Amino acid sequence: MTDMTEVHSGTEHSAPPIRRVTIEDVARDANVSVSAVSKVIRDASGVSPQMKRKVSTSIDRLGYRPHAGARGMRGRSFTIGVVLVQMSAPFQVELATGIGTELEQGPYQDVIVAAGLSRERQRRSIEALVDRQVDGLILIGPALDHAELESIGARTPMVVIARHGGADHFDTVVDDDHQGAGLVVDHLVNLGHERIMHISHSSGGLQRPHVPSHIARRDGYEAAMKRYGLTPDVLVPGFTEEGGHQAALEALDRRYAPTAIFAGADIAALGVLRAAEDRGLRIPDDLSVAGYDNIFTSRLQRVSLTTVDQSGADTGAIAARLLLDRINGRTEAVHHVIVPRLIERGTTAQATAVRT
Amino acid sequence: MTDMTEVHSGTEHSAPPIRRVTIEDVARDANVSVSAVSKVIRDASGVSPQMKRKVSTSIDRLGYRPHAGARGMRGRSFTIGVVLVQMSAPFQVELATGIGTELEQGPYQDVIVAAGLSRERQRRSIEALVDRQVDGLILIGPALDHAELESIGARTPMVVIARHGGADHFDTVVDDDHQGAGLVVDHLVNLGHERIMHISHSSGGLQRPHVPSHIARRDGYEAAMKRYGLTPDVLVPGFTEEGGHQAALEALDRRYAPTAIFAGADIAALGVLRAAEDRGLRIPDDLSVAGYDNIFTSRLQRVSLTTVDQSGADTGAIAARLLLDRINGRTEAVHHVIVPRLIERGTTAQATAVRT
DNA sequence: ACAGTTGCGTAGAACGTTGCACAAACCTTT
DNA sequence: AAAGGTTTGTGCAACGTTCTACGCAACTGT
Repeated sequence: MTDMTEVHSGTEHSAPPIRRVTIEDVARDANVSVSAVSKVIRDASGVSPQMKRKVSTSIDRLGYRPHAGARGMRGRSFTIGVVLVQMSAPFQVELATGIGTELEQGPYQDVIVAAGLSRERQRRSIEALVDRQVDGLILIGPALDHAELESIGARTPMVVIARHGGADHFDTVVDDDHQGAGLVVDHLVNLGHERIMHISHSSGGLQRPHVPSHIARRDGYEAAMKRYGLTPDVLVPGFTEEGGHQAALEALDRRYAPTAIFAGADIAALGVLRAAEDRGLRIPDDLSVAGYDNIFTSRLQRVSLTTVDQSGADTGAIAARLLLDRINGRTEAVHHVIVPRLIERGTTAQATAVRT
Repeated sequence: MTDMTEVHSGTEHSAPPIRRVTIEDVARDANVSVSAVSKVIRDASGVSPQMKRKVSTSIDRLGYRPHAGARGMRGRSFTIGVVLVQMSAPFQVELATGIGTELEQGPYQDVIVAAGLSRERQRRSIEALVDRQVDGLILIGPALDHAELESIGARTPMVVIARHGGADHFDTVVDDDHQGAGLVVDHLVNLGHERIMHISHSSGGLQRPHVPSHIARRDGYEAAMKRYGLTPDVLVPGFTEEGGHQAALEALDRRYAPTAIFAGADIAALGVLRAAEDRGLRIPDDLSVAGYDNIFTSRLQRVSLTTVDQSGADTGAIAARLLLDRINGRTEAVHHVIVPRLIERGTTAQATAVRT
């Protein structure tokens, strides 16, 4: 009843084989050659104004749209692939939005794929995009190692967001996470805190200097602590609400609990806040909490999380511009650094009596 | 130094013309015809096991990957396009994640484009995807009118999420928003509330029954209010945090302010909470607040918003499955309805003294 | 009036696949 | 052993573009 090699022709609704309007249709309609139409579309040189007019009219009348797949076989596909790790990570979404807004003006269209945390899936997602013949790639916080990234960058124009250590074959846009973490520690120390815990995320075996943001944040935290003669104290449950929650519970139940917790990402800081409530601690009186990223939720008055801003939308826009440059021929690598900014809100305050 | 048709060979960094491995390379390597390789790839019938083995070996050795653009010209591109309106809308992201998870198992790859609220940009995004020869389309809460959607669905397999009223040429997956809104009103009335305000979003001129979720929610709210003999009271600032904030301030400053506010989306409810704080009202004692969508933020203990859940991930998965069916030949439209569930949390409580 | 230049338009060969139509080889049956 | 059937493998024409190479016409300046 289903395929039957068709013999008894279809189920009477005969899928109308609506042919797409092709460049040839336009050429016929305008009474010119296919090449001429192609020229007009790409607005290449050597086209008279009247030719341009004639062809444009036909294009409009017929509602012609160039077929990206066919295009990609010889020229450009005008598609930019954006790979993000987690769509649920608000900061990554801000970046992607920034990219889209910047690209919107030109002829390029960005498509996003959510790769997930596993290295294997990230690899697959990138390949999927390359198979689809994207003209360029923007990776947000990939977990792949440096050599692998260089090798991809060597064959496709690429910019990577949130990876430190520079690169030869691709551009990077990265927040100065080391400094940003320092800002938070400075802030907390100025408020009189000494037992400041940091919540981080597994390094995934990546080696310095080619590390992702969170490792740089951790390094920055440790450097700052040492600068003040304080002992670093790091837990690595990962950047999720639940991770932050678990880590905070564990720390708060210690004999000498921290008086301040600096989570390497806002999302984890939210879990810390929940843990504090679980333990009946008042924020910020009994415990100071800070995050990193300045995501939307942190700005809500109900949350009001002290954090570090790295202007996601701008970062995305810069990445997009760099990629376009690269597609248009630049080959020297450019590495852009974003300066972080501390946002003091309601979850941090003067350290009071030391609890025991 | 590279290709030499360039006369004065390139700028010394000689873009390495790394040719992609093609099906022809595989054929040569395996000593068989191109068609044979193609058969193996698509695993069409009429291939001996040894042929299969031979070709697979070559594919692996050479690291061959089929070129999606070229594929798209004759067969399928194995790409599903997902159009969402706002990446910053958490519920839409949940849906997209659900779609991705479902598709991951098969050969299809989903690509996402964020279209924005304007009808024009949504149209452009859809076109961009169709140009890129996607095999199917999933639209999340599009603002386009019914006729336009039918026309797109008639030429590309498509499923639309969050649109009521059914359709002929595409499938839909939609929450029973009418009922969901009723659940909220029931809940608030049971708590003794009578002045219950609803925050909605502009209809964009769409006509019943082909309306987006928020209109169905409003209808459901009004129907429920009338059922209880209460007067509906709707403000339409749009579904943003700031929209909810503005509307709530306006309502709370009235002579007879509402004792409960039901926002048509959690994101707007968050704004209502802020407005309540601005006016020094305690939640839920002085004002009850409810939302719709059960987004991540609402679940945070700090927020703890009473809301309606419609299981985004499942919805997305269902949509993906329907689309695959459709791509594989089904033509009768299927319309799936999700049953909503009230989630009672900390922002709603018994109505107390009537403020004036 | 002439060769030289410039500018506009076109033919046609790619690009990497798919899948139809067919040939070749191998089984069955009788 | 012949006829027929069934597999299995191949050649080749699409598919919708781009872009190089080239022809032609209309200008230049002498």
